[in-house]
Amino acid sequence: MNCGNLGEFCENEAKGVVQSLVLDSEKGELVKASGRVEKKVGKSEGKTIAALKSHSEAERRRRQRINAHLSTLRSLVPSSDKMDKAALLAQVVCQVKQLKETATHVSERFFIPLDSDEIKVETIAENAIDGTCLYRASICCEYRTDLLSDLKETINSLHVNLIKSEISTLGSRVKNVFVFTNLIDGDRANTEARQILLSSIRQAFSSVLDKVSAFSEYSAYPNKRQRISCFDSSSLFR
Amino acid sequence: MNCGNLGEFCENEAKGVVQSLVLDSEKGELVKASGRVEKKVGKSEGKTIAALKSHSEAERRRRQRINAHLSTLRSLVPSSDKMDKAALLAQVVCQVKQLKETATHVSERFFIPLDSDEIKVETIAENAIDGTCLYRASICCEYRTDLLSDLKETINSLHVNLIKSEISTLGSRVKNVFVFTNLIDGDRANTEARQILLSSIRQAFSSVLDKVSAFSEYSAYPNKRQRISCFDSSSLFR
DNA sequence: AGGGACACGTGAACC
DNA sequence: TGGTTCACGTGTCCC
Repeated sequence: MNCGNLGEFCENEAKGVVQSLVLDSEKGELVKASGRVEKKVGKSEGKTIAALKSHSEAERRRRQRINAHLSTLRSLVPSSDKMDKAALLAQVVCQVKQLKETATHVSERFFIPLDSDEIKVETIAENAIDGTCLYRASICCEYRTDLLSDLKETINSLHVNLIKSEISTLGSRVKNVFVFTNLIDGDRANTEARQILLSSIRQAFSSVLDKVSAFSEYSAYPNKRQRISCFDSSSLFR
Repeated sequence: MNCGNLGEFCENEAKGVVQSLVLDSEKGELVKASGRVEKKVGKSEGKTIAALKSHSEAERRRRQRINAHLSTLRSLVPSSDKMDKAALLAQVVCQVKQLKETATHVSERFFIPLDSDEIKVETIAENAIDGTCLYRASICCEYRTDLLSDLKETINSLHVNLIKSEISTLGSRVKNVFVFTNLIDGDRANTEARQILLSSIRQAFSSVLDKVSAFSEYSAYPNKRQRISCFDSSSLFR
């Protein structure tokens, strides 16, 4: 079935003069649109038709692309047959929120790496006597070869006193947690030294993270489904 | 800006006679559409305009609804600014798949209730000597008051030998697992008795589940976000 | 220019 | 019938 049309023309269309009626939404009446009546008279009719045709075909392809994604979403959302587009999208919004919330709950209660790359560095205790601090640094990312040795090297280069390190995996995701104290350094002001340490830890971990991303992000293997972060990158360092 | 138009009419539109050019996509040429030329002459022009207006307004509202959902999806998907609609939907598909997969991994590795209501009843061992069987039955659903006492009553009514029961919660979701054996009943054929027991357990648990749904499903409190099942209902009893 | 993306109004189909 | 949903071609803006 072909519902397409190129507008409704008069017999005198060939002269390039078109008079049209336009619906004025505010006033709700038909209005003669007399502006821009001369319709590019210099252009050949054939070219115009070709352009219009390719335009409508491109638009059809665009619609197909969007609708294809909508129908795979439909297959992902339970009992979404017979839903119209808006209702389907509403359910998808709901489902994504729900799944994210569950994922957050899970990761809070259990020690599980999630799908968001994440680096966290925090001070968890302070020794009032000698001024040393207890830190907790964690990195969550896709596993890759040499990840662990890179992390080990990173920790060593920071000159900290490693107290505990944990590792856990889920699928191809891995999460590492390090607990450590700073080495005592009476020369510098403690607060400043702490800030420097924290930021250098973040920076070092970020390098490790970037190396992971460099391996996976633009590898462009169509078979390897790209992992999507669950959270905004703005929350990476919160 | 008002881009709307009611087609492009000739001066003789008032007579109800319209000649139009139609793009034939297959042949790629303009064709005079001379069929259906008489345009409901009996209808007053005012009515037609009013209908057309309400039609276009309804369509605009529909578009707004869809686009509103798309933009909230955009806020849920990281770095989706500047993505066009198709790309955004592709990312949403990706994210939903990813989150579901993670949820499945998590629930497989840990004993965690998920967002899908689920009843599982299975035979996990069989005693070759006396013909008793070891069963494992689990129910996962939204928590409600009296859920536990209902489940207890259900188990009692089944006349089984309860060996172990576990409960775990995540958010407002709760999962109960019962391990039990059947009571020895030499009268009936064992295989038949087992089937009856399994199906009566499923039925009893289903009643409990239905009671949960009755409370939450159509409560229509707009503040209470409705939970969406992660899986097709077809997988409920797999 | 020329192609992509979007919003628009419209015809058709379904209740 | 009116109301609603969808696909379509088109105008317009932006690169």
